[in-house]
Amino acid sequence: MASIKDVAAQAGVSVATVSRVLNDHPSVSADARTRVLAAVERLGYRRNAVARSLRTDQTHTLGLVISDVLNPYFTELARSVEEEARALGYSVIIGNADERPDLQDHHVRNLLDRRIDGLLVSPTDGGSPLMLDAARAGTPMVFVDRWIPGVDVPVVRADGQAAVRDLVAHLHGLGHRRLAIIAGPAATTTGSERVEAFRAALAEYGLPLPDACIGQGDFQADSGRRVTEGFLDLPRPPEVVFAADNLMALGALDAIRARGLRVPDDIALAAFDDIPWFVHTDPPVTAIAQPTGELGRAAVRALVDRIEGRPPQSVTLPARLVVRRSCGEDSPPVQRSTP
Amino acid sequence: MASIKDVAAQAGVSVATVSRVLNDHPSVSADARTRVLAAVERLGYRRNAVARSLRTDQTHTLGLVISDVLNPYFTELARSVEEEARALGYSVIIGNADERPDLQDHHVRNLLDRRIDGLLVSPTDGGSPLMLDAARAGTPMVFVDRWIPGVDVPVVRADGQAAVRDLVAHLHGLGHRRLAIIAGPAATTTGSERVEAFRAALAEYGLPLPDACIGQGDFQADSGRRVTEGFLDLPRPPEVVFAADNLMALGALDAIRARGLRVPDDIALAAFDDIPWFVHTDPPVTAIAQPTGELGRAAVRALVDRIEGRPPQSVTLPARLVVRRSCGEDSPPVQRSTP
DNA sequence: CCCAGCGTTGTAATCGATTCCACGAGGAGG
DNA sequence: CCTCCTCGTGGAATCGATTACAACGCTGGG
Repeated sequence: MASIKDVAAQAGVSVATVSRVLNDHPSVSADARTRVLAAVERLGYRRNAVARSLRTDQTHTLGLVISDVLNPYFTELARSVEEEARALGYSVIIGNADERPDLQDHHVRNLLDRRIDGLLVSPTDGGSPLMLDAARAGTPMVFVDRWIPGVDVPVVRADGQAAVRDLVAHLHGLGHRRLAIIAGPAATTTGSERVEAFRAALAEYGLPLPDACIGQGDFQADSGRRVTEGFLDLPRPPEVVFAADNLMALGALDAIRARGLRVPDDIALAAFDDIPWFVHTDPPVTAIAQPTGELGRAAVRALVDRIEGRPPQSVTLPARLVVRRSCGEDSPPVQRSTP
Repeated sequence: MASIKDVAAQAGVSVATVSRVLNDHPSVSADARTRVLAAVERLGYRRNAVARSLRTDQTHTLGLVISDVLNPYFTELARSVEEEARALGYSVIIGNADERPDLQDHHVRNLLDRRIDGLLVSPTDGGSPLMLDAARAGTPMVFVDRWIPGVDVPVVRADGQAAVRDLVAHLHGLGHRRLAIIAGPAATTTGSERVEAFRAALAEYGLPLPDACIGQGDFQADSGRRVTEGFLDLPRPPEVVFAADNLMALGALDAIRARGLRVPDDIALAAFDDIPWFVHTDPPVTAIAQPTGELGRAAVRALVDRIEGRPPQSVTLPARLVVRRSCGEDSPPVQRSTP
């Protein structure tokens, strides 16, 4: 592949001049510029980003480490991140941690070795020494969706409290009293926050959240299935299962169907994270929707601000409840006088 | 960040020796090795992949340009690609073309500039000059899922012919005679192949495929919706709609539901590409499943073979039909004597 | 005792860019 | 006409690694 030297030779100028043309530095004569451009064209020259990065110490690349690409929520996040980054002149390298701390570490290490300009992370756990060191050492970093308390890094996330309260109000209005939750890993903020928001909302209605009604999941479909089976085996199974993410809701749906039970007649279901497929499941699933695209874009903007020397800002956007049919018919409350 | 020079100074040796330790070259004394390793540890030194790539002319990175990350099929493909690549010591940079040739070109250009070792592409169109030039210039390349005829590049893909024949047999057995297809872009191989396979299978049963029953989609949900509306507006709407990918099936489902029609009673639906959600849609969708994971892994192996100087092999794996309820009840044919 | 050969090490060239510095030409001003 | 400045340009250092080559000390065989 042609290098800058070849171009210089072709154009009859020095490499310095070629470089200046390429970076449109003002002090180049029109004549030289034309000759260089012609040579570039003729040779099909393309700038070697590797060499350029070595010299300038910037890669114009962002790293994005997400917990699970197969989760449509994160896929959409990744997509919006790439879109905004591209608009700002950056590329994105995605690392999929698959909810495994060791894989997350592998990707962080790899991205750091590649000298990415900044890191966007949705941490799978409390943070490995590697990641904390990087943050402390000044690697531009922004947490998105999930974060690690006590680390001085901007956070871009959705606040689900109000939406969870709306959900509980909806469920209470439908007459449900025994509610259960499939929680995410306690090591993640989204894992614990959603349980807390749920507990708080229940308390407002004087409803308890006994330990038996808190199932420990790991944000993967299988765990949703397993936990739901546990709920159904209870002497008095809950009337509602609230899954802390969409994959666990999928697992719950599997488990419920496997028992031959029906949603919402036998048991109601709701999920955190709305996705297009929820419109077409049987029945359509009531969910809490995050402003995913806006989250991704805001995260990139914060990170790029940090990289380019502007003060980055944490952002919190509200999530909102989307009512469908999986928790009971949406008929006016008056109608359902007799349960 | 500490460089190899800092390590050399710390350890009291030359940079050459440090480099030799790092690449475990045999001729280094045990003593020197220990001192270097200690210095590496103490300084928290990490090899600069950028500098290393410049010198060695390899990045140990694969580029993957896919047509649409939001399509669960491609998400899964991307995941398996990354997994296999990691196992083989490579990282992957994903470029999402969003079914747009210009974006596809942007990513190919970007990846080439980064001097990736090889390119995995699922082309959105017939191939831009840029991509064809790269292939001709000897950039290691492998097509996955979709391919471009006439280019000398290995292809890893699924063959859906048999599965489509099985599908048509299934539909015919259920009594359906007027079948329609939502096709993908004719510029893509998967777009045209699936229509041809469908047409050929119909011919075996003496069924026609009139132009009115071929809707032109673009593999996106919206087009599925639009085309389906067109079908439903026909004087005699088809009895079955076969969507050439899962997103268009989602769109079709939307359109059907919007008309207040029911699947499969009013109209049957089938899709190419199976995804976990199809189990839980209303009704569960009959689909043709590709061995996605195996496809991704085989593609990476072929590409790495090519990169490392071994002869790469094209691979074709069979797809298979997964019958669910969206085309009609699976009851024994005898039962449905009266339509 | 000398020298060939081995193992270990350092010096320096190199990869492909960017950029500081110096230099020459040419125009403006005194 | 001389000086000073600006503009355009090239030479060369530099980024952080890898690696060819040369040199060193030591051992053992002749």
